[in-house]
Amino acid sequence: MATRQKTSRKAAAAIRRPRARAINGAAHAGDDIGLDALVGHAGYAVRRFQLWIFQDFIKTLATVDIRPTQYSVMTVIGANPGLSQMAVAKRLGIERARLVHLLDSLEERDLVSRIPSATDRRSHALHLTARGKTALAQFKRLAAEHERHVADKIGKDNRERLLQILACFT
Amino acid sequence: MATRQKTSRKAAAAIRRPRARAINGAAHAGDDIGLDALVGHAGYAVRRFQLWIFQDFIKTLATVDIRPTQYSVMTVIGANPGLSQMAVAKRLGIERARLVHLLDSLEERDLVSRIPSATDRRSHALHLTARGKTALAQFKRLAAEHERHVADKIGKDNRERLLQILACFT
DNA sequence: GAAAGATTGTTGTTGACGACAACAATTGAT
DNA sequence: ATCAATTGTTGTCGTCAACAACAATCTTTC
Repeated sequence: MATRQKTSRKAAAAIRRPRARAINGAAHAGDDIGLDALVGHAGYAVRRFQLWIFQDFIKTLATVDIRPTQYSVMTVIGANPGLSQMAVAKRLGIERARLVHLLDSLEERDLVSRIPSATDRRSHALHLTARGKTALAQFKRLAAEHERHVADKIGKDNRERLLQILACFT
Repeated sequence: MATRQKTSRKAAAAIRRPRARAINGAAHAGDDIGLDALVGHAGYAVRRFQLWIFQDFIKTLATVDIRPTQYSVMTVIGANPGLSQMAVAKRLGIERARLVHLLDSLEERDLVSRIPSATDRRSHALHLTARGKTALAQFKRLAAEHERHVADKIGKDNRERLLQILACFT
């Protein structure tokens, strides 16, 4: 049953129907579906949580069209002007190849500028533009609003605890 | 500075070099790069953590070639035989379109089988094969080993707290 | 019981993202 | 002067989420 064409479902149904009832288990009508070992796995919970948190971030900052990764890049550059692309990539744990496209889009929107380094002609010194600085201030306000959504979802003190537990990854 | 060709870096360096020194900030030699507002964002910490945890899961289960999503699908099917693809997708929060390819690969490996539903000829009743059941038992042992890695990384009680905080997402 | 609307599995596309490999330009070490 | 390492860039590959369309089928409604 590797590949299935347009007519495969009908054919399979006709062939295997007689056996189906004996094999099928309970109907599982509603939401009584157990997760078994999955509930004890941190990775599963974290995946679901990250999905929720990123969607809320994107929605909350939809008016300014900024995604989480773009926000992290601008924040780090704003706090450390003159960083090289390599330094930003290493600090944020993203590939330097990926940062190229991120900076391309941010530079097109006049939020970030690549300035040739004075000491190393291979590297670029990254800076926020004037427009980027005022924009980042607004992004931070919206991001703070998103963070309040997180606190509303999991509880204010739970959020604090979470940040403390995961501090070793930042 | 939207597009850059092969020669753009050299040209830009030559043109802008005189201004560079005055504009560049401190050199940021080592690892004293601040994250500014990023440290207060749960999403950033969660993203870094999920990256780490998924990589460890993949590495720990590399010998059996099972990824986190595949493991979650097999676990849910194993605990609830006869589920439809729609039910599995909804329970795990993945798109039913995505589940198609996931099940295709698992079916090719003879771990899962799609059996035509007796009551609804549109849907498939999902079951583990005999081979899939014994394989899942081994996957669970390896996943438990991965979970111990998590506990080693963030602490045993911190892991418990994390699972408790994020329980509302599972 | 026939028409209309909803559901299920499937296919396809799009875009963000991580990983990897190659390359030119440049730097630093020998 | 030469050789290895670094930096930015380009490209490809595979995973993943989101969305749209479609045929087959079920359910509702008249």
